[in-house]
Formats: sequence, structure tokens, C-alpha cells
Amino acid sequence: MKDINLKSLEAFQAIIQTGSATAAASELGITQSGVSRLLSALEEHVGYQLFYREKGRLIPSEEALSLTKEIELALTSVERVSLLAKNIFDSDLGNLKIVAPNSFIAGPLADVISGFIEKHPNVTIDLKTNSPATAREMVAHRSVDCGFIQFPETHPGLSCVPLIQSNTVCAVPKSHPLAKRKRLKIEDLRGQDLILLGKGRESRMTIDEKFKAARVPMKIKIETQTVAIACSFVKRSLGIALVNGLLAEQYNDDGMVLLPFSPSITHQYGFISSAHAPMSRLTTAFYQHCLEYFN
Amino acid sequence: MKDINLKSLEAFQAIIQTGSATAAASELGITQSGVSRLLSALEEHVGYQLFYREKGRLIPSEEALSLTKEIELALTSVERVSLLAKNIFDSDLGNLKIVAPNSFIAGPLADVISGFIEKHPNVTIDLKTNSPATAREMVAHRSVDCGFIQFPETHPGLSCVPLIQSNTVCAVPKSHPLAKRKRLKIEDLRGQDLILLGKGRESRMTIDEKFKAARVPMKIKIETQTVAIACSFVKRSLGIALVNGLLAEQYNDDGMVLLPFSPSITHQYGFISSAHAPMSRLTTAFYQHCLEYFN
DNA sequence: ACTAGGGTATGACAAATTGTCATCGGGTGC
DNA sequence: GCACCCGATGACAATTTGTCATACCCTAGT
Repeated sequence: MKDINLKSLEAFQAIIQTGSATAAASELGITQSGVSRLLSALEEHVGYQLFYREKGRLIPSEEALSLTKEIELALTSVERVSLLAKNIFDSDLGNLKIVAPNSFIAGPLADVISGFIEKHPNVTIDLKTNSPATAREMVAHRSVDCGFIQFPETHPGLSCVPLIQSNTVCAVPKSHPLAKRKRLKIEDLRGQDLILLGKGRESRMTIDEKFKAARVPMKIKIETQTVAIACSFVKRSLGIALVNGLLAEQYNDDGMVLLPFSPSITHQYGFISSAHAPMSRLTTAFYQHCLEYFN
Repeated sequence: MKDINLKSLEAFQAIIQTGSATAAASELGITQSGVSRLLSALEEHVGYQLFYREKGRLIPSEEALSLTKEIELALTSVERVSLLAKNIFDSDLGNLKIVAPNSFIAGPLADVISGFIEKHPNVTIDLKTNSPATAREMVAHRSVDCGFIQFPETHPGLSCVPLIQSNTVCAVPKSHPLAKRKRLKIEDLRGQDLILLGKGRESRMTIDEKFKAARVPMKIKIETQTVAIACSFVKRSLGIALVNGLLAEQYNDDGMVLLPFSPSITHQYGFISSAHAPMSRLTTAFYQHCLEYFN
């Protein structure tokens, strides 16, 4: 027995709905002959007459009527496939898994994501935070779709695109004498209480090296882990913090000022995805959105 | 955009299930080239790659995976159409509406129907009883599928087939002197208390005529409507009933005897269906079953 | 490095399906 | 009787679906 055929089902439904093969034909955009043939094909498939021909008209048989419901179901479910495919095409449906440092999520990423959700309201987003090392692995192994990480990045399984860079700035308490300056040099920090973070991290080592090179001794008052905490200590006038300007921006208010620092120490964040597989359409859309956002 | 295609969906599913186009091909009974083409067609339809080709293999993309569920649904629902069509073809699914006199249902039809249900366990049956006149109309107008009715029948919208015939018999109380006879003639009933039914009906008129022709006065003790009631009066020795032998059979027990009667008055029951439309497959199956049952 | 064996893509072509046109025959309504 | 609407069908065109042969890539085992 031949395979059942989608077009004959459509023809069948059109005949049932319109009541005649001619009308069905114009609805389907084909000729009456075509409809007639499709109907014959369907009748041959099921093995019995679906319409009996009376006075030149097509009258649905009992059997045909019992089939209509099921046929309509089948057709709509095929339709749904098309629809879902289109939604996926438009990237307005799906789930996006992103890994990024908490500080980055709280800062620049928040706006990026809220803008993306606005454009694609039916997309759900999973945000995860992990250590840079595991984040790298998660992206490479595709347990998340993409991630944001501080550069440089050389993991072989990752494809990386630099997105945004910022300089280290000095967060100075409002009441501090240096707060009046336009910018601070490394020598200006001699003898000042410092608040530093990221002990052992790449960016921190760079800072240590700069101080060594400038022969300025570091008077570290507080070691901490996050920009948020460092800033809150600054606002309590416990010292001057050297932080990533991009991340510190969000905590900038009356209690402190952010001053450019020289020598410049840059931080670069980039977008990473697995090099093993091309990005899904949705991930690509998100990537494009990021590019636009960061110009 | 082209219409979506059933075969490409099947190919898609086979590829997902088996993991390769080659395996999918052998599952579908076509060649690998065919599968490759069908997949291309589907990708063209949805507008994006469903599999990315890596090292000569087909790897489903995220988008493809999100579609699998929906595609499987669509395919099974099309499958169900085929299945339902086959069930209808086998007449083991559906509903059969029958109209028949109560006495006929209680008697011969009960066995016919129970046999039919045994053969077609998923068929449901609606039994209705109406006056012969409305029964005729119901069948002609196809508000029921078929019916049983006493002949002769000349309604123009009905197609009629005689099924079974029986003779009028005398139902005589066991204790009655005539109960010893092998058969009764009309003269034997002279002066006997009679129990008759169906006043005004065709069959009753025939009885009245026979008495008139034989110049035997009728001493009607009881007029009633149903064979069941007539028989129960007989068993209480209230008189002799003239009833349709076929219908009286079921009430025949120790309390009375059924004796052939002459002149013979025959009753004929037939199968009726609408002449406007061919019988549905299920109705035809039921009709065939009736023919077999009544030989 | 070479080869065997797995995989997919594609050009060329055959088969089947789907569609059109023209035409027939039946039914309806004036 | 005539105009018109409907469905079926033969003849043929267009499109889809499938095959074969072949090319190419990758892996694994010599």
C-alpha cells in the first residue's frame, strides 16, 4: 500500500470544508482536475470511497465524516512544524545558556540581556557563573551556548571575539584629598591605603608589576574579591581601590569618584563559543546583539 | 515558500533516530542519495541548516533537536489517520444507528446484534424504536443507518430487502382443551375468547378479513399492543392469542403452547436503508451479517 | 604513507507524482 | 432546449522523488 499523502489530505479537507471539488480547487490554488485526482489517490489509499457521486456532486460518506476530525488534527500538527520552524528561524523561540562572571553580569551584561529579551520575548535565558577555568570548559563542551570571559584567552576548543575593553581606574573616596584630581599617576598612590582584589589573578599580577616597575611600594590595606565590595570600602573612606572601570561604573555615586589611572592597565572581555560546532541561530542572534550593543 | 513535505519529515526523523543518512536510507528503504536530497529539501523549506556537516557526518543542530518532538507528533498524527482509515475499512470501528420495533429487537434482532458486536467489538450501536411511519422517515432521511420493518413496504426513499418471514400462530393456554391439537383452523376459534393486538395495523386487518371470509364471528376478549403482553394473558388462561410466531417464540414456556394456524397469515420483516445514499461500510457489514444470520 | 571502509554530496538520468488543458457527460433551472 | 455548474478522464507538461555512479572527506589499521 502506498504511503499516505499530505496533499490528498489537504484536498480532502478543502472538499469537506467547501463542499465541492471545484471550490476546493480554487482554495488550494490548483485546478479541479487536480483535486479530483488527489481525491482518487486518497480513496485508493484508504481502500474505499470517501465520497459518493450523486447527481454530479460529491457527497461525503459516513466514513469520510469520521475521518475529518483526525485529518484536521494531522494537518494542523504538520502546520505546527512549519510554524515552529519559522519561530526558530526568527530566533524568537528557544533557550540560551550563557556563562559569565557575576561582576560582568551585574554590570554591562544586564543591559545587553534585557535588550535581547525585549527583541525576542519568547526566548528564555539561563545565566550561570563559574570560575574562568570551568566556564571555558562549559563553553567548549557546549553545556552552555556561549560565555563572556576576560582576555587573553587561548583555549583551543573556543572561538573568541574581543568585545569591550576598559581601563583600570582609581576609586577614591569623595572626601579624600586626591578626589579633586582629574587623573592619578602611580606615584600619587605612594603611601596611600590601597584596596585591591583578585589576588593571584592575571589582572592583579599586572598591577603588582606596574608598582614594582615604578618602584612605588604598595600599602595594601584590604584584599577582597569583588568590585562591589571594594567600592563599598572606598565609600567608607578606608582607602583607594584599583578596579576595572567598566565594572566599577555601576557603583559610582556621591560617595566616591572614579579617576583615570596611569600607567594604563587594560581589561578586555570577549565573547566565547565552542569551536567544535557552529553557533545555533539563537546564539548567533545574541552574538550579533552583543556586537551592536558594544559598537 | 514551498509546502512542507511529509517525506522529508520522515527522512529527518529517520536521520535523527539512526544518527546517519545512510542508516536512515536503509530504514526508509531508499538510497542514501534520496535521503540526502530530502534533507536538503527540508532545510530549504525551513530556511536554515538542520544538520551541520562535520568530518563528513551529519550532526543535528540545536534547532533540529527542538524540532524533533514536533515532527514526531506530526508524523504520528498522520499515521493515525491511516490507522483510523484502516479501522473504518475493517468496519471494526464506528457507530451504527438502527431503528426497529421493540418486539423485533427483543426477539430475533437481539441475537443478530450480539453476534455482530462480537465480530466488531469497537462498534457502538444505537437502537431506537419508533412507529413504523417515523421509522421509515428516519431511515429515508438517514438520521439512522438502517432499520427493520414489517413488509410490504413501498416508501419511495427506502431500499428494502426481505429478510425473514413467519406465520401467525395461536398461543393457547396449556390447560385449554385445544392445547392438545397439533394445529388449529380458523373454525376452531369460533366462540373462543381471543386476545388480539395491533388494532388498525396491516397485519391485524388481515386477521379480521380472514375471520370475515370464514364467517367466524370474533369474540375479542382483550385488545393489547405487544406480543409479550398478549402471551402473558394467555398464560393466565384468559384466552387464545393470534400472534406472530417469530416474536412469540421467546415467550414460549410451560404455560402455553404455540400451534400453527390456518389459513396461514404470514408476516414478513425486511431490512431497510436509505435509497438516497449507498450504505456505509459498517452498515453494509451489518447487512451482510443479517443475511447470514437469517440464511 | 597507503588503503579500506565508513560517511555525505551531487550530476545525470529514470520513475512517479502532481498539475494543466480540453473535453465529456450528467444534472439543474429557466 | 439552452445555459450553466459540477465531476471524471485522456493526453500531456512540470515537478518531485528516487537511482546510479562517482567524488570527496575522515578514521583506523596496516
